[in-house]
Amino acid sequence: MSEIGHNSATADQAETGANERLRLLVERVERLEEEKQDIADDIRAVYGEAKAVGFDPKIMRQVIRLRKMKPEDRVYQQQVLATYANALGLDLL
Amino acid sequence: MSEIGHNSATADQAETGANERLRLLVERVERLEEEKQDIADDIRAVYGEAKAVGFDPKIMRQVIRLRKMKPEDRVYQQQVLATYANALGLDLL
Amino acid sequence: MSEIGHNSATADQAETGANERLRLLVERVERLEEEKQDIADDIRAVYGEAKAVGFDPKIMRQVIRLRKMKPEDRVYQQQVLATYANALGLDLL
Amino acid sequence: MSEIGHNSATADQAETGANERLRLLVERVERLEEEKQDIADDIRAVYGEAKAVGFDPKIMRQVIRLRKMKPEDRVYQQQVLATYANALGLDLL
DNA sequence: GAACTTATGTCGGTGC
DNA sequence: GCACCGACATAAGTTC
Repeated sequence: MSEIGHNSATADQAETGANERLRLLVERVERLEEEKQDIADDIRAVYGEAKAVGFDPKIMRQVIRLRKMKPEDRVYQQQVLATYANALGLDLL
Repeated sequence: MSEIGHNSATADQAETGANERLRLLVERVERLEEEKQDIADDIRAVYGEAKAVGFDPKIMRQVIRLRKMKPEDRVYQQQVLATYANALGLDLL
Repeated sequence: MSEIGHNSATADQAETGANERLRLLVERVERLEEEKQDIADDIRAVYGEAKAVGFDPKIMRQVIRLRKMKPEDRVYQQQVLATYANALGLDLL
Repeated sequence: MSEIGHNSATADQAETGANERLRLLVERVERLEEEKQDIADDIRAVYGEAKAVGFDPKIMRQVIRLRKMKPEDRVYQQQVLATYANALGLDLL
């Protein structure tokens, strides 16, 4: 028996199969997370550039978030927000 | 010796003192977190009420975030945001 | 007419009612969030104390999370974690 | 004058240059974020697969986090955690 | 110490 | 009806 006596040969095989499957899944995730991290680094670098030429990264993120929204949703949100702000005497713009 | 022979009596006492101190700190944190959770529940309940009478909780959160900002910061942000949006042909309002 | 001519009196009243309701809800949330923040500050202070007498706040948080779990869940998690770690040749303890 | 009379030609040009630069930066970020999102989707899919064959995604994440740590850090953390748990009468394993 | 990212919990929607 | 799924919100950790 390959592993010292605690299980049957078939149980060992099943366990090994499961272990192997888990290992493969974990390694796939890890590989993908590495790629993801590389891209995150690239993004950070672009914001670095932007900041270096005088743009405000934080506001850039806001604009990008707005651009990502569906126009209809954006309009709706802006309108309701304006309404609420108005109701509370908060001056936007 | 109170605990079976592995340490001197004084070492045991020091350890017990440290354990006790840790326990007290942990319990204080836990008590505070309970209170914090209760309040979080209350907040959630208020949003529930708001929703029930037709207000949009998500937008309410936005307004509250804006109200929390210092007016100067809010104005600055809104202005820069408007500038960037304009530069990108994104129509706000 | 109380507000310069853009709506009927009854519409103005309805609007005012809604505004008022919104304002009350928002203020309730804000008050609760203040309390919540105060407690968060207290918690931070306790961790500060703990750190000052040599405890590691990060690990304290881990212990507190474990203590919050139902014993059965904790045991289950630890067991499965041990199994997975083992399957991957990661030595715990 | 290209834009109706509010600025000098040179000012317009400078503005246009800045707008263009901003647009390019924003588009680079957006492209990268798309890629990042695609990868995030892939990761989610892998966890989906894992779950489908009986693995617990949450625990998988824990293992992956542990694998990412430097061995020395992992050992230190585990030891301190064990110490604190013990001090509080919390039984691990 | 501030901001971004990740992880976790919760909730509303949808499929079986 | 229950359970999965995506969205949202919060909390924690990490980084600059």
